[in-house]
Amino acid sequence: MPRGQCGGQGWWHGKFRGCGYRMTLGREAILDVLSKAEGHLSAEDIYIKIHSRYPNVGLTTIYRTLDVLSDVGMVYKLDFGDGRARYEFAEGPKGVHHHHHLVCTECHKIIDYTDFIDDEVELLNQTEKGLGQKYKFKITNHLIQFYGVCQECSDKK
Amino acid sequence: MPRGQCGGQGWWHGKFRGCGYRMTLGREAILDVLSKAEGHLSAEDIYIKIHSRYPNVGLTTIYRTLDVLSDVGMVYKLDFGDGRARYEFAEGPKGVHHHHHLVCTECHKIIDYTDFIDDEVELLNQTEKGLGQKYKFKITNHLIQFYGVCQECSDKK
DNA sequence: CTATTATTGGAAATCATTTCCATTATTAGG
DNA sequence: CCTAATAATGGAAATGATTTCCAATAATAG
Repeated sequence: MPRGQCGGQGWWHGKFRGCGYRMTLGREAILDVLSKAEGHLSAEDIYIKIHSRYPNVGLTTIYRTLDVLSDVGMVYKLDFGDGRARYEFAEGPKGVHHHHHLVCTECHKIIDYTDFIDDEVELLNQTEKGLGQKYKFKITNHLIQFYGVCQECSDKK
Repeated sequence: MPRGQCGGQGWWHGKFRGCGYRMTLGREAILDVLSKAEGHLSAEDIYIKIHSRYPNVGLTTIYRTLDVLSDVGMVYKLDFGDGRARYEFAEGPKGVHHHHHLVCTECHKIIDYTDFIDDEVELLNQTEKGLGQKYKFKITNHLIQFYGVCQECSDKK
């Protein structure tokens, strides 16, 4: 059965299997944490959250699983500039609200915002289409982040 | 003299000094390479380019300088997902054309595009203003990247 | 139930980036 | 032009996130 690419039916367990991957306890645990977290977790964050209940899921497995999830598109891998990758659940069965990020370059606080998102997304879709055609790219994803200094960090000066 | 923040007059040498930094051979070399490169160079790329002419500029200095340049806003630090940071000259005296990036997730090829940029930038400016007010952020910068698979990588399958 | 093969965990390896620190170079001010 | 003050340097060593290795284990198809 072909792997790595995924048609995309069913959900989660099903989707996973449908992509030719096996479903294991560790993967289940990771998906569970990610889907509930609503946040931006590092591999280690996940490891810690999982470890109490699943002491025998190793960090290596977490990295591997995150890679897989990222390839399949169930998880976004993000870089906020603090030297470790963050992972965020891409979309639930009902479609999680799309959002973008506001990153404080001082304290690395992250704000998810959904304001203005509609216009942004519409423009992005157009651009995506245009770019895809012009450069013969199959565009699968986009990233928008704003950088700046949050109020607290501004005040500290 | 205060440092880290910069009023922004003069250019390059002047700007550097104006920010309270000293101008050194190494920094000059790095700026020189970056300003001419038009590309996305890693610290090591820069090291290699510089090393023949300035054999005594070390990697450490390059990292340090890039940090400074990044803080001052003369250089953008970028992450294309291949595990090393890339640096790109922010703007020349006449203002370099603004562009965004199209990243192939397979081979990590980067395409700079300027198409559609105008609409994007306009929207971004509005969003920036709105976000800045709502979240009390001093927004200094933004990042837009599209991810996908380039034609060659598509063909390989 | 069994054979096949994906997955695992843990230790060790990688590799980009930082830290340390004694040495050197730049700059302001006389 | 000199000199003191201190920013900047380079190279080695440390750091820390992520990968690689590999023998052991678990999930799946039939």
